[in-house]
Amino acid sequence: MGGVRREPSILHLDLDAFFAAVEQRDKPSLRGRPVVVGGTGGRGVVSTASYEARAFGARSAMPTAEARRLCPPGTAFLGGRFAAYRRTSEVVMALLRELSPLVEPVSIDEAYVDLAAGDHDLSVPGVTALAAELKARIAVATGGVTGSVGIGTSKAVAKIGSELDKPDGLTVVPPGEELAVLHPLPVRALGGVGPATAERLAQIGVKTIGDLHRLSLVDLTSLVGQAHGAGLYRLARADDDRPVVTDREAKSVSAEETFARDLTDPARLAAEIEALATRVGSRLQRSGTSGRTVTLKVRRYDFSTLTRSQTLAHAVDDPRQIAEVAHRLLGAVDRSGGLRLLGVGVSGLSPYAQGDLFAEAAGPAEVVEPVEVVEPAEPVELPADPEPGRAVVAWYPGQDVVHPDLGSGWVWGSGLNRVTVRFEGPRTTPGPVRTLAADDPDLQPADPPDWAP
DNA sequence: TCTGGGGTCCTAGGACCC
DNA sequence: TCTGGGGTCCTAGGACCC
Repeated sequence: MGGVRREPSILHLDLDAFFAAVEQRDKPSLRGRPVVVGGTGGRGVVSTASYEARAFGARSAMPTAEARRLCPPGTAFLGGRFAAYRRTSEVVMALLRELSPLVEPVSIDEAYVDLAAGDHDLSVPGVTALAAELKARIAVATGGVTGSVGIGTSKAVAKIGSELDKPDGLTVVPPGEELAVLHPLPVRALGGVGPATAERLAQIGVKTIGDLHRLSLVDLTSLVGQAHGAGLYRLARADDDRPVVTDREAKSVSAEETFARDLTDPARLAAEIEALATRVGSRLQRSGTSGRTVTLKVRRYDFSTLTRSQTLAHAVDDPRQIAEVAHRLLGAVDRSGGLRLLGVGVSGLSPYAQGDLFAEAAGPAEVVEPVEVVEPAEPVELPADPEPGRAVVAWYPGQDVVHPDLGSGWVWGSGLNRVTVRFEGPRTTPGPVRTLAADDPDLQPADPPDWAP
């Protein structure tokens, strides 16, 4: 097997029940209780269930209506506060970037780090100690959110490692032990094996990664396709040299909406198209990109789903142009019986809108610099035995605060004795980040946010 | 009161070109 | 006169991920 690292230098971090954990942190009355975050309407699904809610069977992607049946009275069903999750995520990602410049955020609650790009002892005891300290720092800086860490010689092994000991886990797979760890696990543990692939494999008696290892490359590719088969063949052998990639350019931008009730009225449908095109167009414009292919997504009353797309001669980012194409595409689909969902997307992205030569010559109109982080002079004190969810913290990331001299802002991070606050600056320039004593009497919480029912 | 929203990657057929 | 082959673009759908 070629190209595999010899040292356990890939770290994977997965924050535990992240959205629910942030809610429990911000609202002490929710701690120890089942919490479900997701769509709260009739057609909503669960984004995240706290471990207390999982005990009753609530799971991600489950219809919220089903979670309501499973969970006892007193369970909190929350709609989600994405700004708070994003802020907390940024705090964690910043801690990861202190370990290495090579950080790949996979999603808001998950990231890979290539420790070989930092200055670290990459022995098994070395990376174990590093991960333990990272977990403690995360718990302190986020006010009690925990994460599970896996470390190994590849992304696949690190990711599986982080799954093995959840929540608040730490698993290091020593070099040479990869196959012993992988082979007893079900094939579903591998990234890229979902329900359909698992079912196909089960039909020929392949249940574990060890079973998968015994399959020939020809058998595997004939079963699941060329690219997928070749990928699984290598993963079963722990042969994975994928690099940690810091920033990937987006390939598409889309927005979609499931309606509370199916829509048939042409005027209502047209208005929805306009709204979706506006969301997509403004996001394209904000990121300075545009794309040539406009795609309409339609889900009918019976859940049958189809897409229709059109590729234009020039890239677009203008909501009116996007909507015009989407209207045309919708006109050609059967809407009888009603539509449950509409979506609008733009792909085939390239920088800058079509014909916008002046903008291209001048570069992006306005670049908002990343937040300047002022590190506290003294090292962050870590609790001797951090107890997730129980630590008494006065400040939490994302919390809105006010200061008589510095104005209003929000908490970027907090330690036992200090709090880092980003104060709002003028519209397009980020305000300063200031580190204050945690017991500074001038610093006060702003009005608490409203909570979803 | 079954089944969200935002993405990525792959496959396969037809058009078109050389 | 029996029937190429490779490459790219476009479209549609499906699997998968968080």
